[in-house]
Amino acid sequence: MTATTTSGTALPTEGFFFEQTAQDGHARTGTFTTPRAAVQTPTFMPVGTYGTVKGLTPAEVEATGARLILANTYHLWLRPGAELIDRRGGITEFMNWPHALLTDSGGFQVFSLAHMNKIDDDGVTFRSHLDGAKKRLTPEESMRVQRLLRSTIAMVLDVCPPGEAERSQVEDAMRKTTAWAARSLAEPAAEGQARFGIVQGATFEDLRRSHLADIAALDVDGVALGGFSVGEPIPRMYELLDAIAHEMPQDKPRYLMGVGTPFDLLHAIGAGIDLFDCVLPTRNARNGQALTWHGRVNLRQARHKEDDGPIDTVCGCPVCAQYSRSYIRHLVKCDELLGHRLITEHNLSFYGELVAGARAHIAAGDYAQWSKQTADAMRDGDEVGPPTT
RNA sequence: GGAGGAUUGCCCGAGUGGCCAAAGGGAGCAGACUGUAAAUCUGCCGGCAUUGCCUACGGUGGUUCGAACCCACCAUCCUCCA
Repeated sequence: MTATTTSGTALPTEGFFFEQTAQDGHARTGTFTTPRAAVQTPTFMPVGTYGTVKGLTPAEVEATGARLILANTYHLWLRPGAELIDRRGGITEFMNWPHALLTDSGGFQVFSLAHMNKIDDDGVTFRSHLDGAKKRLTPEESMRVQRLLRSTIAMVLDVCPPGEAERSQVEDAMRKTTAWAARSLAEPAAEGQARFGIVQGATFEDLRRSHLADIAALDVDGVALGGFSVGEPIPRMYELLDAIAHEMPQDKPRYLMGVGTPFDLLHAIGAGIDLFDCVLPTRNARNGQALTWHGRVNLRQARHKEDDGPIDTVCGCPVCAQYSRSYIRHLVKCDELLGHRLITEHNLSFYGELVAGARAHIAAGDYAQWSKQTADAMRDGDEVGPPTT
């Protein structure tokens, strides 16, 4: 079944459906069916802020196993503009990404560009980071832009307080976020577009729980935890995930926004999270850091100068099959684009293998053991086999 | 043959009497990076030792309380005139 869009491009309009297929402790696997992809969960979404996962072609991103990627409403709104993208059939058509795509609402930019904005009950007034122009982002405007971008999943605009925020500040952010979620859901969606709500509450467990109840009560297609890895201690994040992730709706995807390291993914999956996104594997790749089954590897270090081995001996990715640490270090030291590309491809492949391993071991019922063993290996540098999936 | 200009730490380059172990950049080394204002940012970067000492601004000698900085000669390079 298809529907005709404003530019005449056909888009499927099947609904969204999350089906849990296995559970192991709080960890679970499932299939998140969207009009553009059936996404096996848990999964990791590579970040493609400007409608590109920096350095890679969509085919290369696809080869890492990703079926759902992220782009940013705020950035695409400023440049090249939502109408331009709409005229080209939406962001996935524009960038030639054949699978599903989630747009962040711009809520995180309210936090990360905090010194250039002013928040009131109705919305946020931004100073564009590009030219200083004054821009007004409201829940309605964010949904309008995401409608024009025609993302598979739209996020509601939220207020993300810093990790060390005081309780009253967090409560205010929650109140705005809830009100803005309701206003967002009252707006029309693009044809076949899902909408996710966002839970705030910082590190206050009671606030997290009450806000989760408020957001889960809305007519959303998925529930996200926002406001993590924004300066709070990571062990505290783990405690809160242990407390509340499994209390999130069973029948909808559970998304932990902006997280994280391989350790974070292993822990959060164990707590019951299905979806992740993070700039870490892509940004750190461009800064010379590879993430592996043996831990982090800084490829700029002199110790790799004549290391003819791959980034990771047990990694199954094309980069590890074809290129040495010595060569990749050379590329990085010379600021060659291929160096960034190869490490990015490796890191996203590793994340792909990591979540595939999690899915396999949840299905096999030994997730906790595998997760601990894997985390220990990444900490200690011991050998551990890659997932056999 | 004559006239002028130059020579600074691994490299480029500022500094023209004390506040100079000597700006800045690069290279090198290390670190950070979690819903991307990020191919970015930070630290170290002559040697040795706890305030300090030693070696250093082409070389040698001199002036001066004190010289990368002033003077003389030498070396090397560049430009112009024969």
